[in-house]
Amino acid sequence: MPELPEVAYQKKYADATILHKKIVKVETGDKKIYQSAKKEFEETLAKNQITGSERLGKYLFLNLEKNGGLVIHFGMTGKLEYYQHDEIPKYAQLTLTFEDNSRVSFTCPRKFGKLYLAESLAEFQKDNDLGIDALALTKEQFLEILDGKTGTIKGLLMNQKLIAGIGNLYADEVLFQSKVHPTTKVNQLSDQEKTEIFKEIEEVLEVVKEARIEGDKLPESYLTTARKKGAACPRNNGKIEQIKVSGRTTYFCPVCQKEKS
DNA sequence: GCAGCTGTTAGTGG
DNA sequence: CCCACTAACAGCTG
Repeated sequence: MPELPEVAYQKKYADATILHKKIVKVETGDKKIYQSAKKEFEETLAKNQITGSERLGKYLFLNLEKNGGLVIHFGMTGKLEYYQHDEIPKYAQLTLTFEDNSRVSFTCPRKFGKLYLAESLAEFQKDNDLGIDALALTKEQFLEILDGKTGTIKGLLMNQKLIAGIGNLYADEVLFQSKVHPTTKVNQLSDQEKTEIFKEIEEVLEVVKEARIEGDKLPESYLTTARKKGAACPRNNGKIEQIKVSGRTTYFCPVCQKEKS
């Protein structure tokens, strides 16, 4: 469930299901998910209630009536499941039972997710050295982040300490839409390319976020729909190639996204 | 059976 | 310090 658009969907799901309900029971799972003692989570959550939510990058902050909030990172496979029955879902790592007998579970099969307690999202951001949310980023901030960097543009886009919210899939999408090759060094980008990438960060994330929330498919002009080696480029220009960049499998169209010499 | 995967982190090395 | 790469985590899918 992981990049910004999917977390935005989880936020909407949480807002629609679990706000303003008194927590009467807390059940915790594997210790490795919990970034402080499970006992602290139990004590903080019991008899408390979630009063609102905020998102930063790939993190969801559930604001509690008392004692700060619960922060969720979804890893690769985490999600929230709200239900009215007694059967706790497989892979539940945290289950809250509310006064009306409904429940929410944070499920996470691969256990790459993480749960934290924090005073506020701003404090969490600071403590964890997280960058600016990709959808809150201004062009000035973006240009400042690019300034002086020597690595690949794809590596930069995925660096959560610089910009929070973009992962492997949508980094590729932003670069495909911007017609920039993923291994292009940041200091080789023209001003025009920088402007284009900035615009596409917002465009791609908004489009995908809306699609996720509405349950719609992504536009056919998106690389994400053709993310496979040898697939036809969505602009019909070439065949999609697969390489490794910053340690991650990367798809791009060699015709649309020319490598700089 | 095996590789690969929307994420992060520790370790290595340039 | 910056950056790239690898392995590891754990379960499912093709």
